[in-house]
Amino acid sequence: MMSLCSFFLRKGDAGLQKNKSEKYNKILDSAGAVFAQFGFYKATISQIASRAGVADGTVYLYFKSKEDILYQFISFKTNSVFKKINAAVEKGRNAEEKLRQLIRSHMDEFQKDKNMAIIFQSEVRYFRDIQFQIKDISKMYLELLSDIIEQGQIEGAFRQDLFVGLVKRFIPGAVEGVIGTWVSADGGYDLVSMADPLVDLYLTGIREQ
Amino acid sequence: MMSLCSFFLRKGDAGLQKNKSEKYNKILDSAGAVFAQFGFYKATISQIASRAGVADGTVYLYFKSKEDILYQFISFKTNSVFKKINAAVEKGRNAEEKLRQLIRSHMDEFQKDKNMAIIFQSEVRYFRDIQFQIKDISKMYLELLSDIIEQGQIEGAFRQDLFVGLVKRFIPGAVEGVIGTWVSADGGYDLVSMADPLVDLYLTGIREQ
Amino acid sequence: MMSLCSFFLRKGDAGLQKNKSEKYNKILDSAGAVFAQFGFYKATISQIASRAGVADGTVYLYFKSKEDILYQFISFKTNSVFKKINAAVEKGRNAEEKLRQLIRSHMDEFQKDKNMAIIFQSEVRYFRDIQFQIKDISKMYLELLSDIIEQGQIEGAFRQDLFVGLVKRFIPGAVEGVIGTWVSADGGYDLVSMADPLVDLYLTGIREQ
Amino acid sequence: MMSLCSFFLRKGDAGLQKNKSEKYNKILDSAGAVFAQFGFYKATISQIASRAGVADGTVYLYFKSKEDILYQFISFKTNSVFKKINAAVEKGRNAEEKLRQLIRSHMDEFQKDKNMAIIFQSEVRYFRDIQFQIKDISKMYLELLSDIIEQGQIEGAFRQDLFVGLVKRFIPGAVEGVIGTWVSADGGYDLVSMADPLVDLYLTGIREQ
DNA sequence: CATGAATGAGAGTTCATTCAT
DNA sequence: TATGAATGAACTCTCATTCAT
Repeated sequence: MMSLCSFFLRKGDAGLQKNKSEKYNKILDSAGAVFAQFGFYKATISQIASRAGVADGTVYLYFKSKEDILYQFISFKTNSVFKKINAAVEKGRNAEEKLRQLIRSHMDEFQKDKNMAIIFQSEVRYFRDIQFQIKDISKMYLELLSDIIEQGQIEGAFRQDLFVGLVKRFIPGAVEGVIGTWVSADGGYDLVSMADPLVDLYLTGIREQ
Repeated sequence: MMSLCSFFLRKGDAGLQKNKSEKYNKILDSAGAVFAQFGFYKATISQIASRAGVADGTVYLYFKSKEDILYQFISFKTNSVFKKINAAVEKGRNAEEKLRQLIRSHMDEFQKDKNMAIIFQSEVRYFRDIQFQIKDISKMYLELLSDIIEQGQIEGAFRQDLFVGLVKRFIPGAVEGVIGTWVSADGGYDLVSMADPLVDLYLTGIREQ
Repeated sequence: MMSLCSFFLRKGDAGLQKNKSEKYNKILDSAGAVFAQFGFYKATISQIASRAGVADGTVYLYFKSKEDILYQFISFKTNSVFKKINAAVEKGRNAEEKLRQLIRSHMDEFQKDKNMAIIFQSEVRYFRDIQFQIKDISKMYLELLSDIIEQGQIEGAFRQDLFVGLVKRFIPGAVEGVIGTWVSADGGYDLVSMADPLVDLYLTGIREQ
Repeated sequence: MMSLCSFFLRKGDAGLQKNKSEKYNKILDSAGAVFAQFGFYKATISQIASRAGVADGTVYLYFKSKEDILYQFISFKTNSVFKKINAAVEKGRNAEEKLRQLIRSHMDEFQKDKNMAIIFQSEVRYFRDIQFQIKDISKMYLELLSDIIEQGQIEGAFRQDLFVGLVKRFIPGAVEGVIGTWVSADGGYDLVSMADPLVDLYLTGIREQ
């Protein structure tokens, strides 16, 4: 959460403390690349520092520990992505459009930041602590889905008898599955173009009607 | 697998083989528990050995390295689970029944072996090497799905216009998402009871018809 | 020295205890090959045992420890070689002939047993303990040389003003140097043919007369 | 050597460089003493580090492995000794003087650095890799000898019918034998005083003329 | 006598973290 | 602030040796 604070502060007083922010961001970026390439455990502080163009010790002026780097990376990315997803969803005029915006922007953000995609696929599940830290965000995502589903039901667009608790898990699960496949294929195709077909599957299912 | 084979063949007392792989299995079980609890990297050989009731060095009589333990654990579980899933699927009389059997048995096996569930959730994505090793199994799973979908289309039960490549990813993705949630909740509810509602979602989607 | 005892006993009561001797010798031979190929430290008991066709534990029925194998190997070879050298020297009618026999048989024995040659080149210098154990043999070799030199001086064949203490070191040093070169060249030429030219060098030196 | 180079070049204070390689040299010295006393295999990094007054991990800032320490020790010493021998030889006015200088300085250097003497006696023959690494130096030594012998033949000081290939081996072999004896006697006498008598033996041989 | 599975002490090595400069 | 040399705890893995069978 501290990373978020400093993040928000940096936005607030841009100009001041610009140098500190620069190094902080450099290190965070560098860590993203190194974690994505080697995984958290095989990555070393030296790799991160040298890719960021700073000394090893400097890393500890901005981060408490190696784990803290990962935590801050994930917090930062999670918040940043969530904001964009949120903004995208708001553009939707009805539940279905909102759902499409959600999936599209989710995939869009991950496609635009493959390091983040890789780290979310592999590291986030690895660390219970992280799961705890990002629980808030995760909860917000689920609440967003809840709202969309509820709205859809009110609109009469979605079925009334949905097992909402399950739907809320099943949608992001499927998205992550599709993203995971994309990552495994080294990002060799356009991920966002999967979004609408996927939403169509959510909506109409696979059964002949 | 060769190590396993030669191990099983070592003694000429086929038929009983009661203690043929006592130690091997003890260590593998122990490793499953320790990996599940601490994750691969934080787990130590000493923990695994002592939980298995053997000396550290003994581990290396049965496994060639720490990674090898994880590989063999995953290979073993993957094969074993896949066989059961396969058998369950064959009981289905038609595509829909087969799909239900697939999801049910998938969840059933993971529910019966929570350590495995945790390890599959976290470690498998972490190791590219492992992903490579279990690619065959993964491919078989996807082929199974392909067959079911194709059969369903022939039967006229599933839509003809499905984006099969996407459906094949979206189904296991959603299952894993549901399993992941169950794991996060410490297995506090019946996972298998999620299977049919989930299949219903696959089949009919969430849209009001 | 125990190895010597058992060696002499084996000769004494051949027929009886033949089995024990067989295994003992097999292990010793195997150890010679393995030590020569890998060096004492990189060689393992398992390698030695398996090459000898016995179980690891069996090695310890015949030898006290890994070091003991090396000690016994060296004692055995040293004694055996020294006997042959001694016998060869006795055939010489005068000091010069004796010296030639000494060098020739020394080289001959090492050429016939390359494993021994390698082990003497590398291991003997490595272990102070071994140097201590074979000091007696070494001393006998030097005494043999002393006797030959003295006899040569009495015969009037060798110079009276020799620094005998130095000559005694310089002769085996040169021989070992030549053997070492031969070993390095993988025994690719006839070592014994170096003997007479080498003795000629001892005798007449390199200075124009 | 590259590690050395980059190390020396690291700081821009050429000229003084007083503590540029303080640690490096301390560790190398310490390793020399420990290897000499215990042999490479029985020596431990902890012994070397603690004798050098550094932490175990520090050793790995300067050397990439235990073997690397030995390699660098031997490379360093070999080069350093060879330079001195070379310089000494150049002082000789004729072949015989050059030969005397060669043997004298060889013994002098080894006498001044007993650890090096011990390590060269025991370790160098133990490691094929090392023998390969120092082959160049060894070759230079032999070439030096070739030149001296050839010069002596041209001068008319050495016999024309010498088996030069043999002479080249026999001289360093004898020197090493003499050094080995000196080492075994714990350096209890003046080694250099053996040089001239040894050269006399080379020159005139042991036969009555 | 023979076996070989089991042991566990002990080694080399890594690397996150610190701190004097 | 920034550095990067130094630290040392902690890890994996090896293998000589033992002992129940």
